[in-house]
Amino acid sequence: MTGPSNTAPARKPRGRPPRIDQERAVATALAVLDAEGLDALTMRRLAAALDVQVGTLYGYFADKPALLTAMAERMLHGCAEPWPTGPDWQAQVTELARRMRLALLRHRDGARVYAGTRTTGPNTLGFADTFVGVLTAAGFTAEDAVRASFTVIRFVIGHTLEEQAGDDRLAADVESLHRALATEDYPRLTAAAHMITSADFEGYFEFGVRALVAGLGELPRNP
Amino acid sequence: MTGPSNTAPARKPRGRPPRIDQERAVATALAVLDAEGLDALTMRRLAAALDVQVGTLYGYFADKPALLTAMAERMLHGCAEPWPTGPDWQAQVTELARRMRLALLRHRDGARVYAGTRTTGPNTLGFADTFVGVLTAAGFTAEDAVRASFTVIRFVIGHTLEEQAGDDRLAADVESLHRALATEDYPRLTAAAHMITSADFEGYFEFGVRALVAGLGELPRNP
DNA sequence: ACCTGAACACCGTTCAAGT
DNA sequence: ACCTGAACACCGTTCAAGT
Repeated sequence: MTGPSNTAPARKPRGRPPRIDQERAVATALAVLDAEGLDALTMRRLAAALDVQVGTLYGYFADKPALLTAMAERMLHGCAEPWPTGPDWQAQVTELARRMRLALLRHRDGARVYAGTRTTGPNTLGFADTFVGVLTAAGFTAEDAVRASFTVIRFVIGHTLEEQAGDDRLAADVESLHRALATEDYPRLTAAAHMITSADFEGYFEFGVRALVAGLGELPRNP
Repeated sequence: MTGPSNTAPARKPRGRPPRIDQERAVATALAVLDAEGLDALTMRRLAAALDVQVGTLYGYFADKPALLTAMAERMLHGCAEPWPTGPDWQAQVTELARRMRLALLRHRDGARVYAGTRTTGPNTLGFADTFVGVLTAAGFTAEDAVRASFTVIRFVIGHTLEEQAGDDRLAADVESLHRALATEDYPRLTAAAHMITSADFEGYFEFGVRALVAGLGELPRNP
């Protein structure tokens, strides 16, 4: 294909071509995040990874929150589609919840980045749109569909935040937790100490989603 | 009462008496948080509020995370007690969830502070202990009681994080959200745009807790 | 048009020295 | 024992100047 393409012709570039672009910057930022964690992801560290001066970044992002928002938005890529394949809405909601958790888990501190921003990008809105679509297709009112999706999404964020929190923090507080449970101050917790210690996050997550889905099943629905 | 008190005698102080203490420092930090938000709460800002040099703070807190952890722990004061008064476990669980949300809402960025720390202090552990106690008293197994409390607590954190997120961020993204919903890209979301816009957080919260409690009701219980 | 280089006004943390 | 004062190694952000 060497003839004139049917896509819009690229504007004739004036001046020197950019060494970086938003997309590459976000991808590199996510790589730094994975390698070194959110606390180490500074504008200067990202600039170094892009082999560019710090100030250059401000031609692509208004400020650091804008960078983080772009990262959060990118994380949800692939969550809105395809339409969940489950046989009923319960399975479909579960599938969407799992999708979001896995998307956040894919990056170190992913939930912390996502929770700290307020993105209105296509991945986030598309995901919410699919979620609401699944529920309205199941006969929920538009209001309940929105409420239900928000409930599940907020649980996913709360859960994954906790799940990833251990990645950064020392095991020091695990020890202090053990010491606390060894006292007689929290008898009901101590009876289940083996659970709190183990931290089977996948199990906790599935339990939570199952409870949520079961609870939503009690709501009135149209045929 | 001027005689010798029955409390342990204060150790004879050597050197000059401390100008500050942990408790006053945490209280002042929470005041700064409320007045100026988490991003403005720097060690230097807190030192200024305490009328002390920055370095002094490191005699009371190992580092900034330790400060934030102490603040998070303090926020949950009064959540573990009294035992919830509701007539059944559903009402009691709801009461505990509301208690935690209100405790986090009491301080600006409260959920963000709490979610960013990993406290094993008596308020946090005591709250979990009460939560698990309510559920085991209702006949849930110890395992389910722990799983259920964690599920509810993580929903509360996820929800309140979102609820408080608007406090700091500009209304700029509300506008961009409106623009996005005005397109035809998110038909199911757009159908419920009036809900997403309004943001009746209390309603969302009650809906989520109700769904969660209803779902937990499906689990097997002992007499 | 895009990037550099340098500056500004901050951070968290450490530590000798004072009292 | 407790605090000061000063330093160290960083931050995010801005902006004139270069090419």
